[in-house]
Amino acid sequence: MTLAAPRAEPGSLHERLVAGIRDIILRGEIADGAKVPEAALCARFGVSRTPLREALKALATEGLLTLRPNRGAVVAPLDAAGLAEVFEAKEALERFIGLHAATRATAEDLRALEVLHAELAGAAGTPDLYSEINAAFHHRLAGAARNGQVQQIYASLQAQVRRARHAVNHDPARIAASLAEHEGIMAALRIRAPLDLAERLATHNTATARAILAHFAVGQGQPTLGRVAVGSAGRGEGAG
Amino acid sequence: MTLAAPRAEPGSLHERLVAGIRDIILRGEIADGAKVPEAALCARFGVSRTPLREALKALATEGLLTLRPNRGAVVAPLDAAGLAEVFEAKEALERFIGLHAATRATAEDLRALEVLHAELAGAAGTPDLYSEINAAFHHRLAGAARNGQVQQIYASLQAQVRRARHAVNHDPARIAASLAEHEGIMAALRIRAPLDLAERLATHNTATARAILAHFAVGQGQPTLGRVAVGSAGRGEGAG
DNA sequence: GCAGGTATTTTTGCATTCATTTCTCAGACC
DNA sequence: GGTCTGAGAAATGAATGCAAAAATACCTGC
Repeated sequence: MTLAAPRAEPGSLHERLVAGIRDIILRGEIADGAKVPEAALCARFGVSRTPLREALKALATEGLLTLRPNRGAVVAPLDAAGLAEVFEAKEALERFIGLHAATRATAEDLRALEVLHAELAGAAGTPDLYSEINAAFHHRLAGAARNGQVQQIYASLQAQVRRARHAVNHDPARIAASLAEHEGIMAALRIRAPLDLAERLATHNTATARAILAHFAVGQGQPTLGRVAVGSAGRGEGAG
Repeated sequence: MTLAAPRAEPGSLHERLVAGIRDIILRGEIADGAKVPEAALCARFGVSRTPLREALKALATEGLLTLRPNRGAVVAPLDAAGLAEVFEAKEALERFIGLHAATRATAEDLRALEVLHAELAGAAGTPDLYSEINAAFHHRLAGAARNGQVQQIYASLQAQVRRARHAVNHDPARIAASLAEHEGIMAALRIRAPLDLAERLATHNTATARAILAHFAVGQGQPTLGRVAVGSAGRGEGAG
């Protein structure tokens, strides 16, 4: 089934670099606001600076990085206000997705979503896994709306949220509530109720926003103040 | 020493290249689906291939270009189905913008929008100018919603639409109808009616979509002598 | 005359090199 | 003691060079 060239991962070098660095950022490996270590990444991926810098430009266009002319790239700092904007924008898309996924989802979509939904319930005890499956579920649901533009934009916003998630601790109570909301989402999807699905997705988004923003405000202190000093201030107070 | 910067245009070279090439694409200077002439652009902007290629990667991330590994970049071909997706996604944002611009627009916003609205009416006879002012109006309105994420995404979608616009002829009847819709939009904005503004923007978007897609289907009927599979997908018009 | 294959040219992708700018830090000066 | 200055070091940004892949031209054999 596979062609020769198993070791070389699929896609062009550019795509692999973009995906790889994006993953590093999304995993929180480089702190929010910290400078992107160009040389270290070159060594890590075994490439020269030329393709690496191309990937950095692409990620900056995606919004994950901020380019400071002559001063390198930093992981785009997200303050509470910016994150609130992301959630607000996401709500608009959630409603769209709900409206259209309800009518356009294929049987295959439904089957895959049921599987992910079941896996989600089983991952309630492992926040990182829960977060991952949750992201996969919503990505699949976005795809079921059959609009490539929306799916891509949605993925971009979702990435911002996942990035912020790493700065907060996972709240079991919130996970329980989230699961309950997902039950409602699946129920609306099963009977293909557009308005209901849209409303439930919007509500789910708002609830997630509240939870993350609440934790975020704590973890980040006063968002509007500490823009530059992000690197120094501790973020160790996570697990409570 | 605020020695005036030596007439080098503002922004970094990267930004200027991205903006410059984007403008070239949006103006339709490079045909839809045509290969991006790397060498020619290098000569035109007086730079080497390194920064130019970085700009190309950024524009590909924006969705304006498609990168074909080892085969160069082409202006991302937009077929009728893809364009319909853009309009669909845009509708979701239009509703958001209407909902929030109605309540968040500042007096300064309203003043600027009134000016643009007046200019628009005066440009009814010059399609290109009309298109330009129209874009500025909607961009400003998007900004009035006070959500940077939405404004950026909206601008990206708007760019796709403007690109398609170059492939169609401008219809005076459509411009008249568009102006009438804009009157309604301004009326809703003046009294700050969120639901009404959202609905009017959505309707305006749909009407524009119908007009452009109708012309697009004609203009692109036989796009470019047997290009890939653009013409085969039968789902041309009939949008909502 | 034409299909198929091969050599040449062009283009693409990446590495390397070079010029500038910024950062670091030691030392002079107030 | 603190601050400013400036030389050295490190980084960033862009140009050039080089290997590989594609596109084109050519050329042979039928």
